[in-house]
Amino acid sequence: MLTERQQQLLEFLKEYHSSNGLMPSTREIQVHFGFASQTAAVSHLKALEKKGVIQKVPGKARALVFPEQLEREEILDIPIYGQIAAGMASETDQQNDGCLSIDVATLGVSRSSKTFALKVRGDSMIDAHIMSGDCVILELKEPRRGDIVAALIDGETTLKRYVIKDGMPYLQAENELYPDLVPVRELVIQGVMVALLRRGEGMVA
Amino acid sequence: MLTERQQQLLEFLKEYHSSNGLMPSTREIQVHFGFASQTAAVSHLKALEKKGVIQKVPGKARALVFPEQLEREEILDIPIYGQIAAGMASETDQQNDGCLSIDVATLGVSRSSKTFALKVRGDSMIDAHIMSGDCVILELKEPRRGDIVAALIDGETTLKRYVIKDGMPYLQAENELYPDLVPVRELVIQGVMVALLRRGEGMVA
DNA sequence: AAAGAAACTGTTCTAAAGAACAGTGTTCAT
DNA sequence: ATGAACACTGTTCTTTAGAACAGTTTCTTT
Repeated sequence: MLTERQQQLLEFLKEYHSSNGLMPSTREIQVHFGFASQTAAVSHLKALEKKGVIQKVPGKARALVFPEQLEREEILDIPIYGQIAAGMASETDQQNDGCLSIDVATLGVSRSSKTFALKVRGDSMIDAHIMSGDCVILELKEPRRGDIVAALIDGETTLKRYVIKDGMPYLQAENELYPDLVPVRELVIQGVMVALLRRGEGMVA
Repeated sequence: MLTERQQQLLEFLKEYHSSNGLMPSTREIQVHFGFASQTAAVSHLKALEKKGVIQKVPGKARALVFPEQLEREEILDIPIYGQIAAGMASETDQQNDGCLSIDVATLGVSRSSKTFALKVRGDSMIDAHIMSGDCVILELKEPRRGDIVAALIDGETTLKRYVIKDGMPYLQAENELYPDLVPVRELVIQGVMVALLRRGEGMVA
């Protein structure tokens, strides 16, 4: 659909945009390709617009947009706060272990809410189909019964199911081999699971 | 950290950017807030830059960037091609059922590769911890043994594990209740699973 | 053979947009 | 009480950057 030259132009636009966060001016395009005239850049942009791969806003400076960018929902950057045990209770490092970016519509979380992710270690939630290595995405909100939560129970953080029995909340592992955790002193819910992401080569048996 | 007015300004920048795909000029900010002077907008932007929530590129038009946008990996838009059976074999609609946007680093897929998603229906992959309602993300590539694949087997598409036994490839369900599928005529691999996304209220028991 | 698209050169004009400077009044912490 | 940050007005200057117009050349397609 695009000619080779047009492909090169588009490539440059994407590259420039992702490294600078804004679009190049026609003169910058001119310089990059070594055109003797600015008009060359202009006519290429016109061609790209005609083919629908970019959109121009007339009169405004650097006003080129990729259509897919406009349709896209807002992107959320979710920090990964290290690992969480889903087996034995253990400490959660509050360190930032990278980031994952997903659009809000996919996750179904509100933009304003505090969302974070934790990498699961252990297999105590295996019957809820949460594997070791999975990334769970949690939101800071009130848990309802049956929610899977990251909880600080007696000084340690774990991923468990939040259950209320006889008005008493406790944490339940989703693996018969693990015992229920009844809080001795404190039960602080750090986050409620809203999504799960499994990635990469963990797919292989 | 930010004053109320600065918060309002930032809000406007985000709103303008997400609906137009580019940043407003200082004069547009001026008009929006009803400032009598363009300088008011300029000084607010300076304050925002000092506090690190935006970055300016001097001399360039509309050259404001959100720092998190620069650090972000490239975002991939993955089309959802309807549902796929992970139980009985059934047809895959080639229709587009929305889209999900994730950064390439999180998924670990290359930008050039053709990636798509399918919503899982059925529980034949339950022992691989893939639930009904999960969204599997697939890449178009050669399957290796043990990969989970979406395959067109004898005219129907299913999600199964790709196994080779005695040089003969066949598809295996991850649920004892389901039989293996040995291709009678054709076995076309439509995609290899690279990630899985579980979202929303599916977390509740 | 003609028509069009593609890929440019060269020039000119004007609007868009950043930048700089000199102020004013308010609040808030030291 | 004094300086600093905040939230502006008003004016001017200059660069940046889009837009328009008239060409040239080389392909491909009808």
